[in-house]
Amino acid sequence: MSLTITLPDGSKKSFPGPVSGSEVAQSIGQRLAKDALGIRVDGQLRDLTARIDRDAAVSIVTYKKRDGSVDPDALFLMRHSAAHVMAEAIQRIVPGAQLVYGPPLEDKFYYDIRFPDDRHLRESDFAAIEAEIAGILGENRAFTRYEEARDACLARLKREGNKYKLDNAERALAADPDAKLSFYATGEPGRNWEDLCRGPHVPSTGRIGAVKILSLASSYWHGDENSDRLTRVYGTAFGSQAELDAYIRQREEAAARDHRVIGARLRLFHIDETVGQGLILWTPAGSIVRKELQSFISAELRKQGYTEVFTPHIGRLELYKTSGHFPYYKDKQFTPFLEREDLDRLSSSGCTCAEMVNRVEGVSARLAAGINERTGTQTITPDRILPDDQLLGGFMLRPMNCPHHAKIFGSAPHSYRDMPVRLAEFGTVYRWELSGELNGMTRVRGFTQDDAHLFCTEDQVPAEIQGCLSLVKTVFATLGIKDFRVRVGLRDPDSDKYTGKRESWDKAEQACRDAARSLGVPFSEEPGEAAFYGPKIDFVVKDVIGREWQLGTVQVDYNMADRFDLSYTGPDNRPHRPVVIHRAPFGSMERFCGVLIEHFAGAFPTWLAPEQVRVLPISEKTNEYARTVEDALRAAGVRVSTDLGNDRIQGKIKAATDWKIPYLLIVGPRDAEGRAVSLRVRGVEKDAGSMPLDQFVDRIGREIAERRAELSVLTQ
RNA sequence: GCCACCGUAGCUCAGUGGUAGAGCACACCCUUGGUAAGGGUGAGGUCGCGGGUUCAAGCCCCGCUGGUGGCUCCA
Repeated sequence: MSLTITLPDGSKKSFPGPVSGSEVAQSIGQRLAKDALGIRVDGQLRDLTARIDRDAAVSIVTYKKRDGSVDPDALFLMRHSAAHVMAEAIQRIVPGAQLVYGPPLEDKFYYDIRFPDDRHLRESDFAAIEAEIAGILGENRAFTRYEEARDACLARLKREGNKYKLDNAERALAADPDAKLSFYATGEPGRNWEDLCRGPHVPSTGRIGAVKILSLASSYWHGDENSDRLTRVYGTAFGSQAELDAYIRQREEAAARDHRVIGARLRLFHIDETVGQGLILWTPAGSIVRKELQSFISAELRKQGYTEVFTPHIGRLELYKTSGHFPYYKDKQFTPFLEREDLDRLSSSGCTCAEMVNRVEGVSARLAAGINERTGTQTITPDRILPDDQLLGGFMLRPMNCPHHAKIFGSAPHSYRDMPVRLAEFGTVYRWELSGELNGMTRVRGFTQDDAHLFCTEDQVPAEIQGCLSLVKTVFATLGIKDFRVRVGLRDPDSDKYTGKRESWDKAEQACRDAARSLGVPFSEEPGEAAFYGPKIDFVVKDVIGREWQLGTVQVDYNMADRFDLSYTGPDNRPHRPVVIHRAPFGSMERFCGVLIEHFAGAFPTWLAPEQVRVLPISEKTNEYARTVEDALRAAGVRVSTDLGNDRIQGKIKAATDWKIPYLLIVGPRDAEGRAVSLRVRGVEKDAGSMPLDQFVDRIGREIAERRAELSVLTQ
């Protein structure tokens, strides 16, 4: 039976019967056959040796594509193969190390390994492992795939005593009972190292160009912290040592753009261990950036009809019991603080700690009944209900702003005519993040959300979601942020854990989709990712190291108004439940500014720059004129300073350049004479010519007022 | 929290058991120089904290603390 192979250029080749990928490559050309690393059969990546037994579209995977770029599939094959080689090397060095799972990633690979209790891996082992790897690559052993019948395979894995691999096989079979379990030998089956693996791989170890071990980490089996702890060994592989070196260099350069590095150098923020981990001290320079951003956002909010509120950073425990934040999310919160009198009374009566915790976390029968009745479900279970005289009060640092805002809404009557009510606050919240999760400004324990709660009628939900997204669009456009993605979290259609009516959800989900589409950036719909109380839209950006951070979110909430018994009067003169939309489109000022520092690499547009202009007198002879220039700019509201030091002008320029100041005004006798300034623009390594002082003041004023992204004084 | 690595001047870093160093930044002096570092002098340190080993510890050992990377993209 003959079969037809369609190649990427559309040409077809006929073969008398099943052929391997390498035979197809061979039939096209010697050179291609030599360079081939694998094949794609109808888009699916396979071994070069895989047999094709039906008509298919086939393309040969080589390291470099026609256009000279590296084929990601080739890197995938290479890294997956490198993971095997690394695992073999590690097992030689540490006998008894059990392999768990070793996939290729976007730019590296890892292998999760369970090491014997008495022999952990250290970075000092890397050199020996890399030497073993080099040896294996030099032997150029073929990756040899063979399949084994289900029962034989399971029996063999059991015999080998590696529960992790057995689990992998069982999971694969659970997903597809007809799946063929395959092994890959790095060389000859039975003689060389083997691993249960789905493949595919490069033809032989010699085809892996260069491998480097990057780092060690701890991980959990199946990502479950209650499960076995594993050691994760990260590495990467490239086609050549030069590319690997370039990758390492690029990682180092990215590290230099890290907001923590730039933030320290430009004195934008400070974290002090005595103040506490994950708590940001905004220094004067960073505070300017933040304040300017907040002013910008506030101005946009006013245009959209928001009203601003201020609320305190703490609230009574009862508030969070009502909202449901406590104790359900207690692991993510700072411990509540109790009143001194209560503590004294309890300690003198011999109260145990466990008992105290119970009394703090319990609720009164009255509160439980009220909430259960309003929400229509038993959200407060009987085991948490305690008699009033046993309950302990106290306060909590707030983990969210919504309870305070709900209370503001509830503090006055509302008519449908006044809806929606949009309460905005740059609200500071506190969350107990694991110490290992903390990261500069992007993961902290105290942060200020650009928060607002929109209390609206059900019909108003789509327009309000759209309003939130148009705000995001405006702000991102002004800042030139284009590289972000949007996640639309929808409900899992098979689950009934969600509150709110099905029709409401349908409408809100559609509104989220429509709004996301209107942004004109990629967005993904993710069923099952909605909160139990409503669908949501998240905005996600990448940092310089390639890590993703969620910035803002827009969430529809069908639950909160119930819990706080909020209502407005409808046209029928009866009370109605509002729908609440939580929205913090930029997430937190901390994370957002951290991302912005990296986005601009510290070179902020003029309106955001802590120091917008520095005046540099050529010598002391023009110090006085420099003061005149400084005064004129300051009077116009420009953030300006003057360098009166006794450096030469070259030195002053170097110093100012390090601070990434948008405009430098060099003033010497020539300028003083004609009330002019000699301009130097950030990023332009030369004298930008002279300009009348008044014109400069005028133009920079316009640039700042319009929040221009570009330094436009020369081009206006 | 868990695993690995790291913590020396404000910053970047050197210092393999024997009297704490460099560059930049800072202060002062000389220099008054037209577009990315003129020259000199000086000040600045509980070497993250606590314990131990040693005649002697920044260095070796233990504990703590803080930072960094990572903690599934299901064979």
